[in-house]
Amino acid sequence: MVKDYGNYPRHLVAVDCIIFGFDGENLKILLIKRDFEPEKGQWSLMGGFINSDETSDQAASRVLNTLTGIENIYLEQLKCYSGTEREPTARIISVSYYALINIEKDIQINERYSAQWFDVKDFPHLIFDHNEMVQDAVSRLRYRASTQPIGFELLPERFTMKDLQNLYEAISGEEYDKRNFISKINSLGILVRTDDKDMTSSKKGSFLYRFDEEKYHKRISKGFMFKM
Amino acid sequence: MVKDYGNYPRHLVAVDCIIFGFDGENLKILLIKRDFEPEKGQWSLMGGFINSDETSDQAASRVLNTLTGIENIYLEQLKCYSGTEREPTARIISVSYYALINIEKDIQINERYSAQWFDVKDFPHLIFDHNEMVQDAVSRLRYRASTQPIGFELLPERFTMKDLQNLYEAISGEEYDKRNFISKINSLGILVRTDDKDMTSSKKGSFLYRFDEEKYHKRISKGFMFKM
DNA sequence: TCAAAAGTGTTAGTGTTACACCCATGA
DNA sequence: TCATGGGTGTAACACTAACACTTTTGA
Repeated sequence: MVKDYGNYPRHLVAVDCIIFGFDGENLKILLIKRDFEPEKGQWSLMGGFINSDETSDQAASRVLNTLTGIENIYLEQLKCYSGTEREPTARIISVSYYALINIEKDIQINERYSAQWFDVKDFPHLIFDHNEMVQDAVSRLRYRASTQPIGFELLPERFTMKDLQNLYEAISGEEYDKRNFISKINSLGILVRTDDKDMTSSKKGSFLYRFDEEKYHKRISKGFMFKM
Repeated sequence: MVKDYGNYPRHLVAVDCIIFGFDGENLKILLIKRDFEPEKGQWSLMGGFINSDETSDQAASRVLNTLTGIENIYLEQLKCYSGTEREPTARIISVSYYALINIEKDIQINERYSAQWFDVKDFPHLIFDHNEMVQDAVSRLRYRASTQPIGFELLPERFTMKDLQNLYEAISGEEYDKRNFISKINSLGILVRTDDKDMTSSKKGSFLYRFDEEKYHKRISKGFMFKM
């Protein structure tokens, strides 16, 4: 006997994306203004339905590409939200993803969506359960950033120690001592200092660093564990 | 304009459950033997489809209750698996959950499913992507058990320090020093020693302990962080 | 009296936190 | 020359890891 799936209910399944960016000082999320009912004109996460021929990862990539034009965005699946009345007009199951993008990369934000960056500490009320999704995403980002070097996804290729510290402070919501932070980072042995300085922030200038992915993988393969 | 959802594809959405138990020595998972095609006769996780009027959490609870007769099982959602060809006969999206059950509670395992406990370190090949689900569940359990006192869900109400150590060793896959383990546990201040001893394991007998949930919550509210 | 598991402290080493001054530079 | 941010080291403390002997008791 082969099971007949014809009698089981079928569901609309969407993806919703929490898009994080970093402006050098604060952690940001990219929100869009909904241009259709229900909740037209309200702020919302960018989302879309999963097609028959794509995985949820692919749907999330596609949705992000539609909004930003970027390929190969860092993406992590978060959670499936399945409340039967989470949207008022239809039962929609949604899988959330968070994305990390480098705000300085010249992204072509599709104007169709009236997207805007907001501070994660101060953004408007969102439709449906999107506020909960953002909270969950921030929690996961905090955990992930403390166990894997994903913070660099949010920074330009070269950055100062101050940038990096600001980023980790923005993600964790805690403040660190400058000397302790730098020695912690240096002990990880995954950055290289370039010969150039960023002259915009001070008269003395501050050295620019790069994340050395090769070094990182070498250390990992030797049993090293990234921990911030 | 109200969005018309009629043109979007609808999907079969299932839940699959990784059911963990502990026999005092090893971490176990409960598997069932599939009694329908495809893959009839193969070992599999227990699963079921999400109905229109239930959330994925509710579906997972229902599925677990069908198999074990237990209500109020500890459940955590893991991940959505959405490969377009993860099942050969239909495109099915599946949300995985892991459950922790106390193996000693007299559970009435529904005979219809030919369920059997297997050691997590030695179990048969499973259908579809269920092996991957189990691996992901073990990783999550490891993380969760190191940050929240969920291990007690797997133990009877009263247990010895040796039981607890065996459990943490089975979950983490590492061995601990007895003295260090006990002093770590004691420093958490979340166990109480009862006046009774378990006499089955030795002539001297070993004291039975209980997890004191109230103490735990009191400590948490004072900023205490569980960490193993 | 012996075998088998329970119970118990100390020390060295490692990692974490707290803390303050000099340097280089452009204005 | 001064105001601004960059860069640097040390000491106390907390936590972790390593380690061995005595106790109890039924057989």
